[in-house]
Amino acid sequence: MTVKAATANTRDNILQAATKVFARYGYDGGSLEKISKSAKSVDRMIYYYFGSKEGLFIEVLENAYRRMNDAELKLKLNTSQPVEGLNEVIGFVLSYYRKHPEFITLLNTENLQRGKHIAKSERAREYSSPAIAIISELLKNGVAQGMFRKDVSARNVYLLIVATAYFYMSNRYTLSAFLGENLQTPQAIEAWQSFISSAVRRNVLLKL
Amino acid sequence: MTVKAATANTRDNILQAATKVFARYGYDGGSLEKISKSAKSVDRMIYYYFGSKEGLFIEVLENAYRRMNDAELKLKLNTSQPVEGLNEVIGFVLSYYRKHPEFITLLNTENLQRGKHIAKSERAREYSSPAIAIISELLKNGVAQGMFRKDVSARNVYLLIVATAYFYMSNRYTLSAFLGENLQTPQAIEAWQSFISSAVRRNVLLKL
Amino acid sequence: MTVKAATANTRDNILQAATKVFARYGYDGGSLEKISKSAKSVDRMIYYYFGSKEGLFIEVLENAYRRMNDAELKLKLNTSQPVEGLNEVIGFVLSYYRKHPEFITLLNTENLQRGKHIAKSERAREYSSPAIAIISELLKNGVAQGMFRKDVSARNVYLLIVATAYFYMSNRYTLSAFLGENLQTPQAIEAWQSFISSAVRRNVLLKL
Amino acid sequence: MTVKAATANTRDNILQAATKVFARYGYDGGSLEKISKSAKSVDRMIYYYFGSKEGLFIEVLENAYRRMNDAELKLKLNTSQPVEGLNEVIGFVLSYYRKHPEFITLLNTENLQRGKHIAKSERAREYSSPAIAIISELLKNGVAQGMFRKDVSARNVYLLIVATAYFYMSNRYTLSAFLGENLQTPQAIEAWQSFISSAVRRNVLLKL
DNA sequence: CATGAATGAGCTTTCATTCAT
DNA sequence: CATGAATGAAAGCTCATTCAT
Repeated sequence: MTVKAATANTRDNILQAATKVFARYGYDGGSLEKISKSAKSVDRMIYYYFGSKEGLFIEVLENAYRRMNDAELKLKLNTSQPVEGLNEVIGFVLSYYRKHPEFITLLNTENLQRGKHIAKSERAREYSSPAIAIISELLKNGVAQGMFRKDVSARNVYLLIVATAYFYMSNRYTLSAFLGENLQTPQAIEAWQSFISSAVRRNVLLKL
Repeated sequence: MTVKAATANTRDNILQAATKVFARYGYDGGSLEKISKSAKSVDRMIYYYFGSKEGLFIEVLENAYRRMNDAELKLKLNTSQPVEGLNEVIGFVLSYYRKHPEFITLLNTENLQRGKHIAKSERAREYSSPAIAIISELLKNGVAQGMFRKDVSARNVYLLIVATAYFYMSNRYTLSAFLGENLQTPQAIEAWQSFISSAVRRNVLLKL
Repeated sequence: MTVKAATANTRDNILQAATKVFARYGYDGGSLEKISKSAKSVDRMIYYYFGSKEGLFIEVLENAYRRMNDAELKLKLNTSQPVEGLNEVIGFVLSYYRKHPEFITLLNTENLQRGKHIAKSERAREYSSPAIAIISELLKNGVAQGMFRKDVSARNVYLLIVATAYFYMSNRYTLSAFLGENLQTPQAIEAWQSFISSAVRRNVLLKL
Repeated sequence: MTVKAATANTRDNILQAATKVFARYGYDGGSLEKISKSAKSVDRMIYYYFGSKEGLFIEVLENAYRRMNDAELKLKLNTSQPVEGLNEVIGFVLSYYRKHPEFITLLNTENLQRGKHIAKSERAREYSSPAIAIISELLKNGVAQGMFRKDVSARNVYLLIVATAYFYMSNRYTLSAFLGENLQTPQAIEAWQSFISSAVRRNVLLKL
């Protein structure tokens, strides 16, 4: 029992450390040494539990997706109020990205790798987005209430929200340099959220 | 003369090769050997011309920004037709990202490095975006023509366009896996462009 | 068991080779390749066992100090005959430097580095010199026998012996060129030892 | 004229910079880049003026010897007072080493190279030590005044002085660590000088 | 008289991984 | 079930030097 607990700990420690290190340094920049040191273990244990650097990264990715999925699943909202509902979804996404910056950088490095690891993961592809379903429901109700346009795709609205939220967080370093502004102040983020809300709402409303 | 030409060639070859390699493999994954081989030169020359891997990367970044800037400068459009103008800007951005995928991956790896290289570049921060000025002009004319809302920020419209275009290209690998669709078909891209156009237009119009 | 023996061997081989190479070429001139080749191993093993070139050098230094210390500890002499005792100490020091020229060159290169490595070694600073204690005993007895002056410092006598012996060996190349003599012949060395003996004896004697 | 002055400047700048760099980092540790940067010139100029790194180092060494020689030549003292004269010589040597630490470290690195460079210099070997001649005169007068022993070698007295002074300065870093004292305080240096004086005087006096 | 351009060889160090029990 | 020992290959970088005008 104690042994098993210890085992689980080492494995979990490595997984957590790897998430941090890969999120901070990317796949190539995240060396096994950085990970094992951060996990207070040794390189060898990574091979013992995960087989390879790639295996470890895949599990890190899967976990990140799973946590995002779980968070979306917990998102309970009153779908009878479509406009407010959309705002809540937007708030949720932006908030999630702020609280889980590792999700963004992990996806960044994975896209830099051309999705090579996620292609090897069966689990990661199983996560259907609960958020799209929620948006779908909101759009349906909005249409029923005569507020929303009929021909709006939930998938597109979802992508619009995610794109604007993700881009803002993901590219904050180059954007800050480019725009000469600090995008990370609470006010700046709030202003961006307000703008997204407006854009999304105007995109779905039948009449302004 | 011949020597100088040869010199310029070696330097340029390295710069071009580095752009490709860094865009393909990221900063950490882009080894000097890959670059020098691709440039048909040797590692040593990188240090001769650029001082360090970092120095080379900074110049690669600066070039990418400069080319984007130059392309925006060449964007001449009739600002008296605001709606069409916005569509042209959207088309330009999406098209530029499609034709210059290296721009996206370079920014991706730089954001993974937390903007540490661009912070060292004086030149890169000098590029003010001509596109924002163009959008500003379009919005002004749209307001004058009684078509657009008054309180719309050109910077936000620019970010909305860039975010949706960038995200779609940047995250196409993980998105494809996640959505179970191929986002790279001409039809898919065209559909996305059409959606962005609609979203942007609806965001600025006074009445739908 | 065999493995552990082999392990110890590789480590020891590197340590011995490093001692020779650093003593011969100094810290900067002593490349890891020279060391690993001499140890019939590879560069990588130096990092495995010693972490860095610096770590290896520190251990080489510590060993040199330890061996000197051990040799002094084995120096058993009849302290009831102070004059003869001092001569024996002088003979020991000169003889040790002749038999262990690496000790001198290692200290030379370390002083060239401004003692930066020894400053990082806790062990090296722990060696108190047994020779000073011996000289102290000899001086005490000499005073008791009415032969030596009272106010002579053992530390100074030790430094006088070490300085003259060390300098003669350490600077023999430039001195030979400068004086136009060969200082390394047995006769020359014996003459120098005889001179040191006289100088030390006259320094401590109450009356000549 | 201006060109020639500029030329002389570059050469001199390199020579001065090289003296500092070689004295600080030794022959192997003193890279041409460090030297040329310190001289605000470029590596190529070293080859232009000195032919090679070795040629530069030889000239640095020769200069160091020449300056020491010149300083000794300027040492004018009243040889009719032998004891005071010896003290002045001791004071001069210690003081010179304190003011010209580069002389010590240059000799250190050259001895580490086994005198390989000085062997190639014809000039360096031409410097006969004026100090030995002075000591010889002092000893002669001391004998004539019935104060000094007859059979004392000026060369040995010179070496005794130089050895104790040189060793103290040269090995101050390792000695400080070993003895657990700071040897570089003015008081410590003065105490050592006083000890050397006593040792030298007692070595030459007929009766104490 | 002076120098910009170029370079081959070597440097220390880090990489992900396998061996062996 | 877990781990200490060992490693080949490659990384980024610096070295003293020569080419060419």
